[in-house]
Amino acid sequence: MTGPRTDSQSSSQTARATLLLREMIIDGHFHPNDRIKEIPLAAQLQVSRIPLRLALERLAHEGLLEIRPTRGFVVQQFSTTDIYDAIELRGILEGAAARLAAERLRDGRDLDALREASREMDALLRNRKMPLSAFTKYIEFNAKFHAAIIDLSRSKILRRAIKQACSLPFASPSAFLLKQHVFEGSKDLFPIALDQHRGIIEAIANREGMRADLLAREHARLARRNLDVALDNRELLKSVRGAKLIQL
Amino acid sequence: MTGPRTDSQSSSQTARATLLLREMIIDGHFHPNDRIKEIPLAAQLQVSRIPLRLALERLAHEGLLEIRPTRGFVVQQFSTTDIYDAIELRGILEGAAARLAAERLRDGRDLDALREASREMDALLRNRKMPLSAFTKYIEFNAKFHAAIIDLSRSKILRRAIKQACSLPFASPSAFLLKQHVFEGSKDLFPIALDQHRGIIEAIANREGMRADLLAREHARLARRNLDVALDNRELLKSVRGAKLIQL
DNA sequence: AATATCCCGATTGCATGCAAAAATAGCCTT
DNA sequence: AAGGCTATTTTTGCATGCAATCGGGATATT
Repeated sequence: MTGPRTDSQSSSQTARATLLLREMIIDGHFHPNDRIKEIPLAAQLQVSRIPLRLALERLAHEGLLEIRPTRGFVVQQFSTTDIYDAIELRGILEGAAARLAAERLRDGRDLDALREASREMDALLRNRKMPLSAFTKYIEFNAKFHAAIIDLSRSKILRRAIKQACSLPFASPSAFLLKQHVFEGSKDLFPIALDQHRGIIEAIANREGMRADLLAREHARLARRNLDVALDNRELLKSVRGAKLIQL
Repeated sequence: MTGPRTDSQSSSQTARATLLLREMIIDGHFHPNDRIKEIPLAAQLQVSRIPLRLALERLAHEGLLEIRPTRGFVVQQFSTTDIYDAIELRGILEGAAARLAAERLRDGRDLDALREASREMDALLRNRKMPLSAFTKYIEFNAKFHAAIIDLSRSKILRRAIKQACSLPFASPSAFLLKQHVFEGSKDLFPIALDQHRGIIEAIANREGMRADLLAREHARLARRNLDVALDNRELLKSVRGAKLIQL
């Protein structure tokens, strides 16, 4: 490891380290409250300490690590209440975005992206038996739907806040979606989600800001219901991204 | 500048650089959209590039800078809409905190800190003519009031989000307070603020979550009114912290 | 046994120097 | 004059090594 860029990766060492380390933390390679030691970790990740330090700093800002000056970084632990709060927070912020979208809507074509994402999800769900590939697509369109609301809000500030809020693994809109596919208990939530999507679009189209807000909040609460299902079933919970960080 | 720690500062170089640079940016030592050059800035701040880089990274996460991989950091510009949005966002988050405070209240003594801060502010304002020293105290107690609501919410997640939202200089609860002192147009807002404080405490005490939420949001909107006053008066605006970052 | 003190290995914080990438300026072509 | 090309300079990204600090264990003290 002397001399720069021996590897074949295209991006920077910092970006590589951030990506790898984020996955390691979320996958539970460290115990919560573990202190992270830079030198061995740098060796393991094949980067030097400088880009590793930058990666640690970024993950701390995402909320996965805590900074303890002069004594390194510590892996964060999350209680179930924290997770509820994180999902609720996302709901509040997406609600605010939906409300702004309604208030700042220009013309009907602004809604195209939203409508398309919604339509695609409807189509995918019309097949009673959804293969995994369709599922992956569903997740993509769901992400597009949520991104479209943020775009429509035209708020740089809100976009930043939502990005930050979703950086916790179990707070993002798709955090529990894969599990729905596996688990019977939450299958019924799909049609409800789709109807909420419909309602949100309608509310924005009609400039009903308050309704859009409340619907988006309620929509986020579906994730809380999925969380409840997962918490009742330890086997299922193991497959949730970031579960190892949860203190039961 | 050879050899480490020639200076007499007690904290780390990174902390020093962060503090100095934050002030420089907010005070307008850079133009918005300026690219920041590390080497001359490091020389100016008397730190080497490594701690400067970490400081830049932190300020980027605060929202004052934008990261452009392989081409450094750029000073952010804020429109007046951005500032409205930032204040609105704080209102939404503090509203959520107030609601949670109401929902999670244990016993009456939880409200002690809130009541004391409120009482102190009342007392300070009872003197018609407030000297600057009293004003500084007012700002302190106001900060305590807002911190107390966050404490009562018992939400680590919300605390993080609010901290992030308030890191923009014109979004924090005390952003426009000093200006009120100077400017006639917003003097009348003080009694209103105090009454809102009273209302928020009462709502939390009675576990009226929704009311606490709405009052806290409305309370934040006082800052928007102060912003309006400042925007109508360019001389006054110049003395607002971070004004140089505002694109008019 | 509990607490305080000291010491040494471990660990973070930082300065430096070098290589790769980007910006810039000058030149050429059209 | 505008646009592309190349050479040069500037700037970022990173590896390394060293100093200061921290943590933990052993020893001393009560």
